[in-house]
Amino acid sequence: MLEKNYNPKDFEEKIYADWENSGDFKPDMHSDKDNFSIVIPPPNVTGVLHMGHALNDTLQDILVRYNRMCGKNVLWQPGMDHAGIATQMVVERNLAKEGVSRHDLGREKFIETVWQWKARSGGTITKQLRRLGASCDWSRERFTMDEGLSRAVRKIFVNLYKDGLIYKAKKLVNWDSKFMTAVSDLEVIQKETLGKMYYYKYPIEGEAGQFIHIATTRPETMFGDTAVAVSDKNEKLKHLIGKNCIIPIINRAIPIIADDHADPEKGTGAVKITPAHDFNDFEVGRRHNLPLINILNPDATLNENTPFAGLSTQEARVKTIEKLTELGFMEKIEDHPMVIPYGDRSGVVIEPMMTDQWFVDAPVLAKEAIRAVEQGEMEFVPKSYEKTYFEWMRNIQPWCISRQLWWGHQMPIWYGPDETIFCEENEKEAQVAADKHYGRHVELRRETDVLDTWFSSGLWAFSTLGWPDKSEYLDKFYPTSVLITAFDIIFFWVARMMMMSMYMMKKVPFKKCYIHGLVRDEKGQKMSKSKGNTVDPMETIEKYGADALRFFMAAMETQGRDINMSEARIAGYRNFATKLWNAARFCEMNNCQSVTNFNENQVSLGISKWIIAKAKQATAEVTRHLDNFRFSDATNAVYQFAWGTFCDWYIELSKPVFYGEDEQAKAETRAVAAWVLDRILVILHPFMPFITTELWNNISAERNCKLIHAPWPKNEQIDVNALSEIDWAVELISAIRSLRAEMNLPAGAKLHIILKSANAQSRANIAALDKIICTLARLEKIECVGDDYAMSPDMVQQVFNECTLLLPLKGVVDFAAERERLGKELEQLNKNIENYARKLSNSGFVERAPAQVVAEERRRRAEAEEKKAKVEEALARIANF
RNA sequence: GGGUGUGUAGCUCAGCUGGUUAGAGCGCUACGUUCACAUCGUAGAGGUCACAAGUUCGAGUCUUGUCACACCCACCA
Repeated sequence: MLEKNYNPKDFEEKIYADWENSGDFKPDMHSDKDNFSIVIPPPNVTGVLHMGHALNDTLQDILVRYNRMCGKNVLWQPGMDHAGIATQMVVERNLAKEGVSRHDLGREKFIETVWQWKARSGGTITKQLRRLGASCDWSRERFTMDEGLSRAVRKIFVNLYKDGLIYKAKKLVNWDSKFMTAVSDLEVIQKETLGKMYYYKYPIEGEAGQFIHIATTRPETMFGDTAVAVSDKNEKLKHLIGKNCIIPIINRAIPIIADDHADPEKGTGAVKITPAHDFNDFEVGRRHNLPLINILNPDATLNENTPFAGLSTQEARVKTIEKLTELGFMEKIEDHPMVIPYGDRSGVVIEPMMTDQWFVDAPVLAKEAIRAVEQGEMEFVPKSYEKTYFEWMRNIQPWCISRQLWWGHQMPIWYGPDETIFCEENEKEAQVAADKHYGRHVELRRETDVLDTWFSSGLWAFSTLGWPDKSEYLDKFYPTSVLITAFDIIFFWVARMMMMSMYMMKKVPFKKCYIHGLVRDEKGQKMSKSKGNTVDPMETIEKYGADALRFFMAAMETQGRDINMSEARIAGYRNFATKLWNAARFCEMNNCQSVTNFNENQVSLGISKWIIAKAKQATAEVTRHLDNFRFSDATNAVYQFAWGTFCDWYIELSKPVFYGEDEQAKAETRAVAAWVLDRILVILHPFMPFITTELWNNISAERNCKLIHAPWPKNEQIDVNALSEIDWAVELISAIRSLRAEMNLPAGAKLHIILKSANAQSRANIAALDKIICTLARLEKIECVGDDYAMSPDMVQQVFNECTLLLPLKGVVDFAAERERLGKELEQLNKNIENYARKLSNSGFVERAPAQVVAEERRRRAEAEEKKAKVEEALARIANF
């Protein structure tokens, strides 16, 4: 017996535990069925489930469950990312509470602490994913710092290095002064800020009273200036080119050079060049062989190359201005809107800094990654994201992969006594290589830098499947079928997976890449902790059940567009679950028991044939939409069928049968209702796995499999005729109800209806459904009489007076208008057809027009003719009255 | 500066390759609870599909332009 109320809390966790314990999520490694695989976008080990995950993982689970039911051999590979900076930050923060810094512990001890933290608090998210219903194969859970995955990282690193695709270089990089590490371009976010523009002047060397005027937003960097640039097209200033000017305060002479980087229209037309702390200036410096002067310490305080060593840039800026003013070089300060780079994790200003770093030659790796998409080996869904991908890939810069952190994959690089580099997969091999190189045993020093987190994430599609070892999982499931992710990490992750996979595996990591949007708050604002507008998916699940949240996510997902949270809508889908629960209770109360040998093609009642055809139709729709990643359309189809067709109509239509005397009809209806309910459970299961399973398990039925493995029906024959018979009755009943309301007839009034327009077929249909129609439309009696004759409006009125309706009433009253409308339409269609015919027969047109155009015209003509036939039929029906 | 997307009912949004009377959920109005379900039912009101021009027999859908909003990339000494 089902409980009276739908209460998801009673069974969701229990059902999940059963799936997991029974191994229902595991693929069958001995099967030769088609394979379907997805790798999860690994959440950070520090992460807790947010609505973005809820969306991302719901979509994956829907596809995984759907494909599993389609009979494919399915693997959903789960795991987590070690998230270098994020994790180090969390653990350091915890240590700070005890007044300990990571330096107090030392590297080894610190890393040990991180592992302890992971064992204790990491991976909350995997428990939360279970609450969501994610059917990943947890027995294969991986972590990017696992031994196997670390080996993959080292192997690919060595390969890239030996192919010359990883190199060390002294370059200007984005420096995060909080974590004291380099970061990649992607980890820098530009923020609009209102800053100041400072105008001051440098005296010209040897020409008293002559100055060159400078404008800058960062006066404190003047101590690192090694030139001032003006354009040689600048008539006013070009005479200064070749002279020297003096940096005030430190009185260092620097040349005035000609460079087009100085735009005569901007600022004063003269630009101070600080090659060590500005990307543009760096380029200028390279063109002119300027020296580089580093003025910053790793923590972004000024160093001894300046008079303000130890001060922060802000403090130094104030001091510099004071000093310049005091010396009389300051001219003016203006407000100036500008864009300042910040670290996405640290939130501090990113400083361009000259350091030794390691780079991946991304432009080379990008070539294959681009080609694979160009040639359709990997497809974006929706396709428009291809453009974003190409745009970025074609302009890709070398990827800075070294991080001066402790938590992460330490680079497999060893230095000999003379700094010769040995890149091998492990220390032993490096030692062998070094000893051979030097011809003696030498002491090696390992590179302390670790790799960018995204380096290991880039291998995720194959490293989780066992690479570099031989692995049957790799053979079976690589390339994976589809990657599902949000657009904001196309560059971070998708692009890097493509590059790494094409390089190492020579195959795409996934055949398709479905991009979804962001989950925003109810007002469309981006959710963020700082704004305090986040919604916790766990609370939502607690309140409405996981199924409601999942259904919401799927229903809102329309190919890449952002989703606004809507609690009302989630509540609505909870109500949908309740509705289904109650429908199942109705079936249970009427002893509708599904049997395994039920043959849906051998039913006799009109309503049976009708609902079966409708169910198959809905199934086909859901199938088509899921095959096309149209999640919203798929949910809509199953929702409309379950509620709008099954509950609203079929159950109502079945009641007169159940409460009647015809035992044979009752028996059939019981079987059919049970069959349809089962069908709903099947096609709803990918979206609402919990309630469907609970019902599947609890309604009395013969079962030969668990719902999670129930076969998904495909390519069924749909009896189209069965549809129209009952659709007609549905329309009739709706029309009568509508009229009752319009006429303000008392609810209790029993009506007597005479149908005058009925042809033989309608009459037969009505006779068959007589009792049902009367019950549903609250009629005393429904009668079909006579042949066609027109009903005049006063006759209609008379009918009302006698509380008897003539139907279709609207049709009778509006016949004239309707006939006119249809007449016009027919006229138009005739005109169209004539038009097409003329176009086609016109030899000039046929000669000139491309074959496609001709075909198109033919198609239009055929369509118009089809339409015309329908209109003529409608006209003929009207004429029957 | 370059690019992408959005603008449809009071609100949040569907509407795929042009084709009956533009849909859904929530909200609103009226009526209705013994007989699966008030987490409900029945009926209803509510839309110049941002604006303008164009293509077409036919445009919410295609083209061009205008306006508004959102996001991404690059840069601004």
